[in-house]
Amino acid sequence: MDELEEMKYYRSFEAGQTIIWSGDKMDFVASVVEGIATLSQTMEDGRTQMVGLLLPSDFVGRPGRDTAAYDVIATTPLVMCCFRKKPFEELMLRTPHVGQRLLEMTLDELDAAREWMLLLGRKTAREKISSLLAIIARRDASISIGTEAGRVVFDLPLTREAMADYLGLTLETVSRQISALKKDGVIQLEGKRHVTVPDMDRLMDETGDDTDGGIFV
Amino acid sequence: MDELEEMKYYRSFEAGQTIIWSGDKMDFVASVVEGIATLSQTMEDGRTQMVGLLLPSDFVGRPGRDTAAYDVIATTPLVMCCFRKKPFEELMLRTPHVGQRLLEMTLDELDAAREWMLLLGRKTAREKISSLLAIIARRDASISIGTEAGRVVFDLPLTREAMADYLGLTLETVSRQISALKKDGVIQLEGKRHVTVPDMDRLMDETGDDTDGGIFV
DNA sequence: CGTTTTCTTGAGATGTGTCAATCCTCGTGG
DNA sequence: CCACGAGGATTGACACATCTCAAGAAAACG
Repeated sequence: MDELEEMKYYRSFEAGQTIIWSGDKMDFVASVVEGIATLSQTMEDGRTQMVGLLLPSDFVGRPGRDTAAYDVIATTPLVMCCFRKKPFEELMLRTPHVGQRLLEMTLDELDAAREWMLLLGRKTAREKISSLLAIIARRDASISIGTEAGRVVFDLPLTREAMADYLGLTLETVSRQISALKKDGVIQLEGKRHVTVPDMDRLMDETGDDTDGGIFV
Repeated sequence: MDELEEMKYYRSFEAGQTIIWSGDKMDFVASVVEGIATLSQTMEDGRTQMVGLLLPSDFVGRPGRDTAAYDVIATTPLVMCCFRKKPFEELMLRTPHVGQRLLEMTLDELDAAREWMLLLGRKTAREKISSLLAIIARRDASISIGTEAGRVVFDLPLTREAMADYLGLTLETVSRQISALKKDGVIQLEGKRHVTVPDMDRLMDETGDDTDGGIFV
């Protein structure tokens, strides 16, 4: 662990900046310290799909591969903690614990990706939006202020377009469904980004997910 | 590795059989020896999405979790090689090499899942079908018989319904798009399952993917 | 303030889903 | 050997959710 300390260095990026282009040579791996970034894939004609959402503590880069497979884009001001790849890989060979931790994180990501696949393949636009709001709300719930009786308040860290790329929708559909949820009282909006969920259970009902427990473990 | 040999045992299943139900207690991990199985998720109202396709050599089960997160279904007669979970986990702690291999496999699965997310979120029905055919064709190409000049022949290991669950479509749409590809000469059919691709490049054009190299590494 | 970006809303087009009828293939039992 | 039935597959007609194109409104920013 001390060795890791020695070979790390920090890099900062502005919101909106593309940090890594798919196909780029990657000579480092990194971990998000602060801010939010996205992984996305783009087709020749411009259609793009987000395939990963990187929050603080998430890992970027694949040991044993030297070109990036996805675009990495900062959606907020971002600080990353980087390690040169070569030394990191050598460290992994020597200290199994690092690899074990990485395996755990990768398995979690795989589970998240599979949940996401269900969303992309089978959910309606309204369920998709509700699911995304629920994900963000749940993550922010711990940090957030007003957490009385199912009430959750947070700021959307994504633009409508980024949400659309996350959900496999157009930004117009995202906008319409958010308006619909607002009209139906599932959420309240101040400005375009500040969201209040008066009743978290109500929002969960809209996601289409199994309600009876069992989401984790 | 010899230790692994000692604690393994084999199990066989019939086509169509559900091997594991989501939520089941899992006291083993396993690896596919022969046949094909699927991982899928089902919503309360019956909508289902396949989230994994298990081919020979693929791994099932998550070290460090004791309930299954997905249904596992045999789509062909299936043979699996199982290891009791507890001993396997202990082995993993002692021999880092096993964990490293597992990490590699998990990272590959994650990449596949992300490719799949692009398909689910952004591709048209025709592109989805073409992509699936291309995936199967490429995998069988090595084994298959007629591999002259871009010509590939194979059997579909999935029903129309399973294909629909893979692609996030209805089986009617799958059927229609297959008929369309046949009418346009992209594929030929004998019976419902036996497919001939006269020109693999032509099929690749239909997938919407980047043609110029770069799919692997 | 202008300017630009982001977001909202409308009207119409279209791809995919839904419902329903029919067909094909194959295995089974009369 | 044939009739029957069951599961899988195809095809049609229509409905509807989402996309496309377009105009404005509302914030954000210099």
